[in-house]
Amino acid sequence: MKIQVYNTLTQTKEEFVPRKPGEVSLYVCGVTPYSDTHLGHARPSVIWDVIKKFFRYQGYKTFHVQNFTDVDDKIIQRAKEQGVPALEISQRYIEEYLESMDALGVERADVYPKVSEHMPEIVQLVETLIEKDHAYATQGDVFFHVASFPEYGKLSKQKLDELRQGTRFEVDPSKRDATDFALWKQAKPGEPAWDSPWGEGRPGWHIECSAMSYKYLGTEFDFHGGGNDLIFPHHENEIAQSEAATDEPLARYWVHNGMLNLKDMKMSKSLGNVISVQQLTARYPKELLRFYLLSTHYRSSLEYYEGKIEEVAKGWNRLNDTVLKLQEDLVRANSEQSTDLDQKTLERVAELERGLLEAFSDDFNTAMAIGILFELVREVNTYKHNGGNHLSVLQKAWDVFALYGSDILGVLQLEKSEQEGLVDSLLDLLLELREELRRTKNFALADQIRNQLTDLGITIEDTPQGPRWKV
RNA sequence: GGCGGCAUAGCCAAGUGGUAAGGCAGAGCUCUGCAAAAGCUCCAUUCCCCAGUUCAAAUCUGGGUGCCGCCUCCA
Repeated sequence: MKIQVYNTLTQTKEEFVPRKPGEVSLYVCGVTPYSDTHLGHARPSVIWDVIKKFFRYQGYKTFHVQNFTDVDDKIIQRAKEQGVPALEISQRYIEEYLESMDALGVERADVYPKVSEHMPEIVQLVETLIEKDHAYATQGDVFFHVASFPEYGKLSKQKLDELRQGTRFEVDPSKRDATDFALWKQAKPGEPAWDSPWGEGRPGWHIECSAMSYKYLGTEFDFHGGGNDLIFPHHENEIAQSEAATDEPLARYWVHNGMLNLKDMKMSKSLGNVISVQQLTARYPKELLRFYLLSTHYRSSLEYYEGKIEEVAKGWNRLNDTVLKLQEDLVRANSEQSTDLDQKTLERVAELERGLLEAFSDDFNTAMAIGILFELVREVNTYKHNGGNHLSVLQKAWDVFALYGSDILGVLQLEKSEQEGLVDSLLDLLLELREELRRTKNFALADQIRNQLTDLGITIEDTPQGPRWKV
């Protein structure tokens, strides 16, 4: 199956052709670790987690690099406020970020390069750019000369003249051109600094991604990803630096996710309207959070507001419930001669499976995939409602849910924790007693038990196969 | 001002030339000791507005209107 990808560079969907057959290389812009990881960071992480897993399922090997920009003004600022070393701040939030991602079931990247550990590579790249006349040093600073790279603006579709006019802040007088940007910044007293041919200083924003992606992935790697707020200037500048230095394309496909909005406003650290991932993972199962994040196509913007997760949870519960019941049904399925109903359902399930593959192959359309998962829910429930119980059908449906719903999307909660295991046993005991009451028609007491459990947040369902419960 | 994007039912949300997926909410029914769950049926002659292209448009073109993002740190 051919995979179509929307490329920001060409503004069209293109067929994905990897640099090396059977391998997918990707560089996703990570975070500047100076505060708690918020839901806006979770979106690209979860999206790329799904994309990676899908490619893996398609038989590709993946190599994923994600940077931490751990040398940065805001980190330094925070370090000053708290009176601790800047790298201590960044380390703390790197750990917080990784824990948050673990809590969301996001598989880790293969490499997490940090700016602070790649100074030689960065200095080397800046030197190359100076040698090739794409950059110039002033007193202690080094700037990239944008006009030396004729293709500047090709990603963000900006014109140099417009950018010059659009400059709204004071221009550093030592720059040749208002649009030139810093590759290396001279150290100010008391700030973290590294040695360089231009004196003590630190890298400008952008250059680290060029240096580190080159080190780990070389030129023209497959995917470069991040939020669409990074298109300009960050990714535009990365392209300029990298391509000016290597004369090779930086990346083949530029994939940008939409923003997560809060009350029609972008969720952003600087706006102070953030919802931290840890707050959410403490309240909701990771599968539900992923379901919420993946229910909208990755390029669209996504709204968050108080109560949103609860709204989404209703549908998610039905999906999850069906699959959980299916798990139980497999045990007592029959494997005798299959009937017309079995055959028809099996065909329909296979059809939905193809739909899922198509959805993922069409620019990673997780929203459509989730829609198809719900169609499968109805298909399975109707089949069972009509007396279907054949192993081949139930197994097939289970396999499709397990692969797409669980392995790739990670939206199904199929296993219970240890603590839930204990609750499990206790409830089974209680429900067994209640069944005895029901058999002896002591409905008053049976109802009382059920009502009191309901008050505790546990729902009881009396089914022909015996009672079921859920939280 | 420049650039990019979006506008689909009460809400959320797919669909980019062939006659509107899916979820939530709502109505009715079936099943059930009662509930719950599940199933069935119904719920947009219509896709922000106006023109145009076409046998055919939510989908393409032009023009409006509204909203969002970027142009300054941001996923």
